[in-house]
Amino acid sequence: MAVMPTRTRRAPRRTDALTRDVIVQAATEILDADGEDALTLRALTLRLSTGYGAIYHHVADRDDLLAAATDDVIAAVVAAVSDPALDPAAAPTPVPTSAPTRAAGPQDTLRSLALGLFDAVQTHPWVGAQLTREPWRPALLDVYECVSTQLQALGVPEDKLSDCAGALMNYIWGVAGQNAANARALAASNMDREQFLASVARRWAQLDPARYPSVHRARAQLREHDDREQFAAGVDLILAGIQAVYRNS
Amino acid sequence: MAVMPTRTRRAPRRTDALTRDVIVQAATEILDADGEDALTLRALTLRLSTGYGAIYHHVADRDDLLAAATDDVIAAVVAAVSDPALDPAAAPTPVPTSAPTRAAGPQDTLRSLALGLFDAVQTHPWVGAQLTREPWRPALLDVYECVSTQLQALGVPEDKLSDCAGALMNYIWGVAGQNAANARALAASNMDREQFLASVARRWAQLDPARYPSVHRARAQLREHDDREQFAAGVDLILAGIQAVYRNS
DNA sequence: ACCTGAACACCGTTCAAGT
DNA sequence: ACCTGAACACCGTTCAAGT
Repeated sequence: MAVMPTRTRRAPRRTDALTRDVIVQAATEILDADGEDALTLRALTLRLSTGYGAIYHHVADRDDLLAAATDDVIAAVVAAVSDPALDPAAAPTPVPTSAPTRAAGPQDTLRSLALGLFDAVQTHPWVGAQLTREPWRPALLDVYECVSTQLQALGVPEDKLSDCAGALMNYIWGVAGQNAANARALAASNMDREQFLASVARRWAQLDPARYPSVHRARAQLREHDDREQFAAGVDLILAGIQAVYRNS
Repeated sequence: MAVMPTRTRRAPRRTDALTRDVIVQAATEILDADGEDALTLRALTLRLSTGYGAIYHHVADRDDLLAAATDDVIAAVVAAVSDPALDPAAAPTPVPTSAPTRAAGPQDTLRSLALGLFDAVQTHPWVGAQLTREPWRPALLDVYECVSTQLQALGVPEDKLSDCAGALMNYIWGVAGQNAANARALAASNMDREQFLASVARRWAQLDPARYPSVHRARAQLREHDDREQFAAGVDLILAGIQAVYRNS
């Protein structure tokens, strides 16, 4: 009675063709579910029911994969701001209003772009870390273009556009990076968000109050602290600075 | 004639004791010289003429090592701002002036802290990437404390201190991260700075001018562009925003 | 062209054994 | 206590071979 030995049985293989898009999509799902360290080539072959060579046939290397996934996330946010009907986070609007409300000023557009990027990094924390590894990816050029256009509409002189756009974008990347770091730390701690915040507060409580008075004050506000609100406040602060310095009146 | 076989000869071992500080120092030198990827445990054992276990006896793991090295860099900057005599970048002043000039206002202090951090990341690019991996390291609490104190002196109300400090610090971390990314890309390109900038300009030149007008304008200014000046402009913009919103008059 | 998967080079980390 | 270094588990990547 010949029985096929189980340990040498091949893993089932996919029947449909592999594409770069399918691979990037699968990578994104792994990254979202289990973080950047979980994205191994091995994990990808298992999820896609394929071999290493198949993946390397469509993708240069792991960095290429991470960069492509990041591009997709950022590009989706910019597209949603440019044309709100494309917003994946928005409720589906089967019948587009024939007279779209187009009252959004440059400030509002900049605010929604910034908050859109914040929310995207919140759901894809690995994006925040990736931004400090690959500078000026294609998608970032779209962000720059969008920011510059709005700043110009605000009356910022042409030779100051890159300074102002840089201030706004670097602030956004900074928050994105901190969010990524927080997500990593939270995941590594094996605690839920509540416990984790409590443990941070406990650590800060042990600091010398004479040397760290401000940290102690911030600790007291930690529970009602809202990351998203604080981020929005920072955006407004920078926009206020731009208005104050380059007011066109 | 018995000859000791060369291939089995032991590597020479250090005679003085190993300390955590010595290890962190050696790691910093490797990081500065050849970037984050060059810091392998193997490279460390070779440089320190020791074994793996010796290192793991003083340091928890590779992340611990990177975090400690980052702490040292940041802490030195904060210390230099708090007491300029400690500034490692400043010229040695063997005889401290008996009447130190203490005319620096909060704005000046914040500017020197920000520029000090910028310069530190410029010479230690790996610090920029590390900041997005480990949130709220001890040294960052010192930065927060310093920033908060100065903002309070500027008249920012107490319940807005964390918003304002966050805006400033996240902007600094954002620029630090981009600098780290640029340093990585520059190192990976095997070009000098001049060639690298030219290649970036060439890539941008190929973009559709109708879709990326602002990128094309920025490209024209790329040659006379100064990262440090643009960073300082961003700091001033945020300070202007803080002044505009929380002016105490 | 597209895919397979054993093999390679190289990591971080451990631990039984030494001093 | 402090250190050694072979061994382990696990990476990303390659490439001769298949379809």
